[in-house]
Amino acid sequence: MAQAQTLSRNQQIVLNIIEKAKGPLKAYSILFNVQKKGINAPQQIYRALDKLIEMGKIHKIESKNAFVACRSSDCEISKATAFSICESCEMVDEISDTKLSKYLSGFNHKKGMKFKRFNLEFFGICKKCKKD
Amino acid sequence: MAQAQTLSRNQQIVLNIIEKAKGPLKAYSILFNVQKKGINAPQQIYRALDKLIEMGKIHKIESKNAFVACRSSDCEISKATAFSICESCEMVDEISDTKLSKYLSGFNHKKGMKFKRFNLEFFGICKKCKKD
DNA sequence: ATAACGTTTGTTATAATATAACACTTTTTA
DNA sequence: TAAAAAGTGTTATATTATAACAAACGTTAT
Ligand SMILES: [Zn+2]
Ligand SMILES: [Zn+2]
Ligand SMILES: [Zn+2]
Ligand SMILES: [Zn+2]
Repeated sequence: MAQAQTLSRNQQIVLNIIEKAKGPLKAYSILFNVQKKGINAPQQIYRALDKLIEMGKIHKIESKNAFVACRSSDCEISKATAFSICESCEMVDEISDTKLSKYLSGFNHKKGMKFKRFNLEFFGICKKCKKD
Repeated sequence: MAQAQTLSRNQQIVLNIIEKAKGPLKAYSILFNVQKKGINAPQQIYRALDKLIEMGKIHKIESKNAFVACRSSDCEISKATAFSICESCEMVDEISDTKLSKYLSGFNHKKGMKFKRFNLEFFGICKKCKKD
C-alpha cells in the first residue's frame, strides 16, 4: 500500500539530494554523494528511488536515466508527466500545463486501449543556451 | 549527413530482425540473434541502431530500453513519436494520430523554449490482456 | 587511377545502469 | 505481544552502453 507521506531515513536522504540539485541526478552520482552518510550500495539508492517514484515525490527522466524532484503537484502520483529537456545543457523542467495534461489524459487509442498513465518528453535548446 | 536510404550490411541485418519481431527488441537480444551472421560485439549492434534511429527506420522505447521498427512514416525522422505500451504483455504500438501530432508539435513552453522533438509514451493494459 | 576523405567494420576492453538474493532490524497492525 | 509489512545492509551479478584503435570500403576530386 502507498503509505501517507512519512519517509524512511534512506528515502529522506535521497530525496533531499534530488531536491537540492539544480538538474537531474543519476543514481550513481546520488550514491557517491551519500557515501559519507553511510549508504554504500546501489541497491539502497535504487530502493529509495523506487519508493519515491511510487509516492510521486520524484520522476525518472527516461531518456536520460536520471531523476528529478516533482515540482508540480498536478501530476498526482506520476500518472501524467511532461518534461522539457535542453539538449545542450541537460536542463530539465517539469511542464505543468492543465490543458496539455487534460488533453493527454483524455486521449485514448483507437485500438481499444485505455491509458492509465503517460510520460511526455520534449527536446530543444533552452533560452539560456540559445544566447551563447 | 543523413544519407538517402542505402543501408550497410550490418544496418540491414539489424533492421530485418527488428522488422520481423512481434514486439520491441533489446540490443543484446538482437546481438544473440545475429551471431550466426558473424556479428559478435555489442558495438556493432549499437552502431547500427544509432544509424537506423537517425534515419527514422526504428525508434527507441525509452522506458524499456528496446527498439521497434517505424510503422508510421508520419514521424518524419523521429521528430514526433508516440507509443502505446501494454504493462502486462509488453506490446508496443506506434500511435499515428495527426491531431495529436499537430497538437504536440505546436506546443511550446512558457519559458521560451522552442521544441524540436518530442517522445510520448502511454501505458495501460491492452485489449487482449484485459480479456484474460 | 589514385589520393584523400568519410563511413563502416571488427575487435578488445571497460564503463554505466540496474537487479537478485539473503540475513537482519524496525515499524505497523491486529 | 505476536505477526505481518516495510526497510536496511551487504555481496554478487546481470544488463545496457561506450571508448579506443586498426583495418577495409566507398565516394569523389584531382
Ligand atoms: Zn511531478
Ligand atoms: Zn540549455
Ligand atoms: Zn515512426
Ligand atoms: Zn497486453
